[in-house]
Amino acid sequence: MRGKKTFMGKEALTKVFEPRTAEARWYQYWLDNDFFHAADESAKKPFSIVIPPPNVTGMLHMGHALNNVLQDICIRYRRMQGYNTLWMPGMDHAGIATQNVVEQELAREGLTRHDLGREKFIERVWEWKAKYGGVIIHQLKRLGCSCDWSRERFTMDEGLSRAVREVFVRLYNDGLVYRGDYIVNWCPRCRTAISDLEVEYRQEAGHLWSIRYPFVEGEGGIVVATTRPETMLGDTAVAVNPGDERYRELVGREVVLPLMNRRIPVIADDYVTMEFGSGAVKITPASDPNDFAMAERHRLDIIRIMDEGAVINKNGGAYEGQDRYECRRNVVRDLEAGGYLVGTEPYAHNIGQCYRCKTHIEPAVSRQWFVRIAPLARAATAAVITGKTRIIPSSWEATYFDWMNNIRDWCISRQIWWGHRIPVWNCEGCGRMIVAARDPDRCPDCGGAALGQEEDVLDTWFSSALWPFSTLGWPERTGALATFYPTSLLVTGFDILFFWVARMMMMGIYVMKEVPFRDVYLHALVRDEQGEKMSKSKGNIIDPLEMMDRFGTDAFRFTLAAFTAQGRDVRMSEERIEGYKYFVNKIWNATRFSMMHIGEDAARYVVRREDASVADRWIQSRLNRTVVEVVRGLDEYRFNDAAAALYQFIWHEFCDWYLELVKPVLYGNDDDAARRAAQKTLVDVLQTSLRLLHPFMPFLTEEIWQTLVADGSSVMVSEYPAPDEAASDPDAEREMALIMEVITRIRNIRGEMNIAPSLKLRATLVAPGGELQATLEKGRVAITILANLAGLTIAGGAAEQKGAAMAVAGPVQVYVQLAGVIDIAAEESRLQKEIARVDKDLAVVSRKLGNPEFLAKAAEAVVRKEQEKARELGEKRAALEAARTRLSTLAAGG
RNA sequence: GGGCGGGUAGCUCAGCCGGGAGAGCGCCACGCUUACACCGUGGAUGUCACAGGUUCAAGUCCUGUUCCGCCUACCA
Repeated sequence: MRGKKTFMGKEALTKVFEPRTAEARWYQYWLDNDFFHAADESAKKPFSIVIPPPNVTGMLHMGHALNNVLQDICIRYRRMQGYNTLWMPGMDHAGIATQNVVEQELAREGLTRHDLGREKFIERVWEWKAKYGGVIIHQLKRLGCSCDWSRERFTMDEGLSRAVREVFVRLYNDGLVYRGDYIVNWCPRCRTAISDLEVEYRQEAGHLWSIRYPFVEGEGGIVVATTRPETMLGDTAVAVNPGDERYRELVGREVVLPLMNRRIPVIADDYVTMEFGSGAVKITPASDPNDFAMAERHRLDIIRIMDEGAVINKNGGAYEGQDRYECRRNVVRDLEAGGYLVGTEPYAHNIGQCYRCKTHIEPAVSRQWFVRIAPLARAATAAVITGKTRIIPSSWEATYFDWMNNIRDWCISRQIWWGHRIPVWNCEGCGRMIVAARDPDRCPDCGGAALGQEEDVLDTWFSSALWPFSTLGWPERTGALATFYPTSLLVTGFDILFFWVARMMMMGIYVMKEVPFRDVYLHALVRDEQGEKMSKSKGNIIDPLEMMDRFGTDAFRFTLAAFTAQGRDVRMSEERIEGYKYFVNKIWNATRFSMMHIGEDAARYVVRREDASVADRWIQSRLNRTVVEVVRGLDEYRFNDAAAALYQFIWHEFCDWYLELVKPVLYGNDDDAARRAAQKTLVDVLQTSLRLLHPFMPFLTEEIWQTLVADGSSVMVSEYPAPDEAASDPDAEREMALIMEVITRIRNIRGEMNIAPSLKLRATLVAPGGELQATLEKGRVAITILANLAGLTIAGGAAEQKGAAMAVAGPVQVYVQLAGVIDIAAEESRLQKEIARVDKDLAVVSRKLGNPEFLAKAAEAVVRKEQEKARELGEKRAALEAARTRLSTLAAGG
C-alpha cells in the first residue's frame, strides 16, 4: 500500500450533507492516495475495463453519464472485492468531428483549412486539443470515475499511432487491405468517403418521376421511374427483368438518353423488380451502389457527373456547374419541355445522410482503401457462440450474428486531414507502392528518395478498434498487456455495437489471437421523460452537470443505476433524481442519529449472542439478505435490482423499523448489555451498508465513513461485503415479522378509526401457545412504544373485550381498547371490509383445494402451502366474525 | 421486407426457473413524536393490450391479432 494521507474526522456530521464540497474533497483524497492506480504486476487477480473513449470534442451528456457511472460501479465493486483493477481511460481523436470543429473556428477568422495547408492545419488541431480538448475528462472526474488517470491515452498519441500502423501493415500483408475504385458513401460537405455505418437513413418526402427514353430505331420508347432525375446525365443503360414478357424483345436494343443524346443499351438483370413502376430502371453506375454492381456485371460505362462537392462536372453537359438540386429542377423542367416527362407523383423514400453533418450522402465512385473483414468476422462470431465472450443482455447476440454474417468490406480511408495518415508511400520514380510501419527513406526497388505518402487518413473507428490492446502498450509486450488483456468487461451503449464492439472483437482476435473482453454489457439509451431521444433541436436535453449541481452526484449516480433495467431504455426524470437526493439525506440523517447514540468504541464492543435483541438479530439477517441481493445484482449486471435492494433495506428496514426499535433501548438506562448490543449492531449495520453502497454513492459513503470510522481508512478500499450464512437468522425474521405485523395492525386501527396519534391506548394480544406469547413478550417494549400504547396485555385465551376494535395478525388476535371512544359504526365497517378481503382470498384457496386435479398433480409443497393458507385464513375469518358478533351485541346492548 | 423490444396502479416502471399483483412518484387522511417535514403513520387505486391454446394452475409458456418504439434492408 502506498503512503496514505488521512483526513481528520470531524466530531459529528453537519446538519446537512453538502455534496459540492464533499465531492471535491474526496475525489482529491482518492487521487492523493493513488487509489485508482492499477499495478502492472500484482498477486491479486486482475479486473480491467477500457473506457469507451469519448470524443476529444465531447461534452458530457446523459449517455456518457450512464455509461461511465455503470463502469465506475463495476470497477469500484471489483476493487473492493480485492481485484487488481484497472479502468483504462482515454479519448478518441474523432477525425471528422474534430476537423469540423476546428474548421468552424477557422471559418470565424475567414479562413479555410486550405488556406493553412495540411501541416499548419494539423498543428492548429493539436493547439485546439491542448486548449479545449478533454473538457470531458474533468467532467468524468466530477462523476466520480475512478480511472487510472496516470495511464490516460489518446488515439492519436505516439504509441497508439504506432499500433495503428502495425495493424494496417499486417492486414495489408495478409491480403486483408486493398485499394480500389468502388462506389462509396460520399459526403459532399465533409468531402470525404464514409463507411456504410456512418450513413443514417431517414424517410423524406420526394417525388417519383417517370421518364420516357425513346428508342434509337423505330417508334416509341421505354419508361423508367426515378427519384433522382438529375442522375440521368450519367445513365449508361436501362435495365429490365429477364423474365419480364413486356420487355423481352427490347433487350439488346438501344434507347436515346434524353437531354444528353447518348445511345445506351437496354439490358436484362435479375435485380430489377417487375412489379415496381414500369418495370424498367435507368442505370447510373457512378451514383448508385446497385447500378454500380450492375455495371460490373454487364461491363457498362461508368460516367461520373459530379465533383466532390456534388456539383455537376463537365460530363453533365449543359448542366455543368450546377448544384445537384439545382440541376434536378432544371433537368425536370427540360424533360417536361422536351415531352419526355410522363408523370410525377409524390413519393416518400429513404435518403441517406452523413451522421456527422446530416448532409445528403452522394454515392460516388472513387479510389478508396478497404478492409476485407468477412474472414475476421467468422472468428468474432465463433467467440460469442463458444462463450469466450458473453454479450449481456444476450438478446443482442442475434443482432451481432446477423451483422457479422452479412458483413461487407469496410471503407477505411477518409479524405480529411485529422487522423492517422495511411502508411503507404508511392515512389515517384518507379511507381512502386510501399506499405510500411515506419516512414521509408527510399524506394526498395529503384532506390529513389522521392516518396509521396498517401493523402488519406484512416477512419477514426480503425484506431478505436485496437483500443483494448493498443492502450495497454501493444505492439510492445508490456506487463500491463500481459496482466490485463483480455479485459474483463466492456460497458457500452448498443448504438455502437457494430461501429466499435464488433470491430474490436475482430481486431482483437486477429492481432492478439484472443478476444478483447470476457463480458460485454450493452446498456440502453437515455431518453427524456416522454421517451424521446434527447437532442439539441428538440430542446429536451437534461444536462448531467446541472443535475449534479442541483441534486448531488451521488443522487444522480444512484438514479442512473436504479433506472438501468436490462433491455430497456432509460427515461431520465428530474423528479426521480430529486427522490434519490432525499434518499441521500435519509442516509445522512440516519447516520447522524446513530452517531449521537453510540460511543467512540462501539465498533469494538464484543456482544454475547444472548444479549442481542431479536431486532438486532433481525436487522443483521436482513442486511445479509441485502448483501446477497446486491452482490447478485452486480454480478449479473442487474443494476436496478441492486439499487432497489439497497434502497428498500436502508430506508424501509433499517430506518423505518430498526432505528425506531432501538430508540427505547438506546434511551433507556436499565439494560446496559442490551444497549451495547444495539450500539454494536448499529455501527456494524451502518458500516456494512456504507460499503455496500459505496460503488453507487462514492462521495456520501466516503464522507460518512471518514467521520464514523475515523481511523484513517477509506471506504473505497475497504472490503466489499460478502454473503454470510451465519448472519442469516430465520427465527429472528419470523419473530420480528409477527411483532411488526402486530404494530402495523394497531396503527391501522388508529388510522382507520381516526384516533388521534397522541392518544395512548391499551391493547390486548391474544396468542395461542406459549411460544407465540414469548415472542410477543420479546416485542413488548417495541409494540408499546411504536404503537403508542399506555398498556399492553399478552394473554393466552380469549378474554371478553368489550368496546375494543379488533384485528388479526397471523395467529394473534389484536384488541385495542376503545372504551368510551369506540365508534361502533366505524368499527363495524372496518371489520366488514377486512372480512370481505379474507373471503376473497379464501375463495381462491378453496377453489384450488376443492379441485381434485390440483391435489393430484400440483407439487406436494404447493398443496401443503395452500392447505396451511386455508387454515390461517379460516382462523382469521372466525376471529373477525366473532368480533363482529360481539360488536353487534354491544351495539344492541347500548 | 426482415429482426428486436415493449403495451402491468393516475404517471414512470420492476416482476428471474409458471403456484397468494409490486416499487417510486402522485393522490387522500392524520401527525412539527428530541436523525430526517428532503419526515412519519395509515389508506385508496390494476379485465397485467386483445383473442385463442398448453397446464391442476398463466402477468409469466405457445399461437394469432392489434398498437407503440427501435434496429436493419439495394425496390429505382
